[in-house]
Amino acid sequence: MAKNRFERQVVLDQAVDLFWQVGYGGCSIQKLSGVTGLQVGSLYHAFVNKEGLFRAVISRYAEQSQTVLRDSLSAAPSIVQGVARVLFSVMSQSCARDYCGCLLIKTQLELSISAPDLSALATEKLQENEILYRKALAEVYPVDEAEHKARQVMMAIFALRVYGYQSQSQTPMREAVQALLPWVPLTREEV
Amino acid sequence: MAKNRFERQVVLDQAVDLFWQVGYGGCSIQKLSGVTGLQVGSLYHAFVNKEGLFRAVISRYAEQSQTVLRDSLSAAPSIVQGVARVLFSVMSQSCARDYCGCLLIKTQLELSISAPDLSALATEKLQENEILYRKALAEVYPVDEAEHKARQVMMAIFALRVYGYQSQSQTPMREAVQALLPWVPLTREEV
DNA sequence: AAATATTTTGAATGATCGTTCAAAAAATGA
DNA sequence: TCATTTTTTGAACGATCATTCAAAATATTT
Repeated sequence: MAKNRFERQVVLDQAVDLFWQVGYGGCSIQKLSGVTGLQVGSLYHAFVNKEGLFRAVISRYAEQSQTVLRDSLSAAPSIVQGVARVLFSVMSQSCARDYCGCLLIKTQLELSISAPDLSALATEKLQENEILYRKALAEVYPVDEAEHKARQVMMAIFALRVYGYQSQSQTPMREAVQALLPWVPLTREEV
Repeated sequence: MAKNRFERQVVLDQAVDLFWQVGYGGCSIQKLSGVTGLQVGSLYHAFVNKEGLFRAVISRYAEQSQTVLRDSLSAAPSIVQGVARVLFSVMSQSCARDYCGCLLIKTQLELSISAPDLSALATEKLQENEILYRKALAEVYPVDEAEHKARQVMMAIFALRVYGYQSQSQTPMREAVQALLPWVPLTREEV
């Protein structure tokens, strides 16, 4: 049995970028062929069809962001400082010039009617993130308070991911997050 | 000069529904022709092209939601109670079975790369909403505090519009908003 | 090295896309 | 009523869409 001559992860990362920028509907197999360097037939051989490739893309994206999230939380001096770092990271991303939001959120919104299964897949991945926050916060707070705070963090991130499209600077966002999540230490840049 | 035989607002409302459900990219002129009952050529005669029709749709949607917002705020016994009512309305919409989010937010995310002008148009309309909250809150709070609180309300609504896709019941959302915006009286259903 | 299995190629398919336009229908001004 | 102007029609255009597939290239097994 012959091995693939392309590197699956490299191709997936390239596909992630394109889907991330233009969405599921705005992304054609021909464009993906151009971006990855693979011919159309090879993409179908490796991923069955467009939906199969997109599912792999979603999983790849979610896996990577979960790794980043896990590392950020565990590397911080405390859980709440870890949460603060994640929020800072989201805020700085939102002000970058090539900002294009969160792939999972965009997928959820784009496909909720036309492809509910794919929308639900994105929702599942987002819920896994909430569970990550919940488990981390449960080390410092009672479980039900950890649950509440995890949900608040998720909602704050959702808010930033959307508000980021209209905000030029980080300052107003930081002030807002500080008011919304007063228990997160956002006072100093080096959290 | 012959008058249009169709009613512009009716056609626009039908187009709003389709764009709202499947997005700009997922919506074709042929589908719009089917939904509105107008032939393809008539749509082009009336709205120049797909982008022109979409701009009209965005304006129609924004105009209507601004009217609802203005009325809700002015009809309430107090400004903060008006804000509470709007938040309750968003939460109940998010739990409806045919929920498909906010057209302006969806447009912002979908088209930020592929059609920046249309994305920016949606952003402008959302900013007008923030100004509405700001002016209303300025009647009760100092201007800079009103500005901050208006931003917080916008972000809370953004959060609900996204979180609504994964939430089955209103209770967790209400608890979260209560924690995020403690100055909004969400304690009783009849606000 | 030969035989076998797998991957890659790239042109082709029918469907659908946004857009155009000449002809028909309808409304208006005389 | 008739001439003029505007609206509506609906077929048609080339481009692009997701998908297929037989042939070529490459890897593995014998």
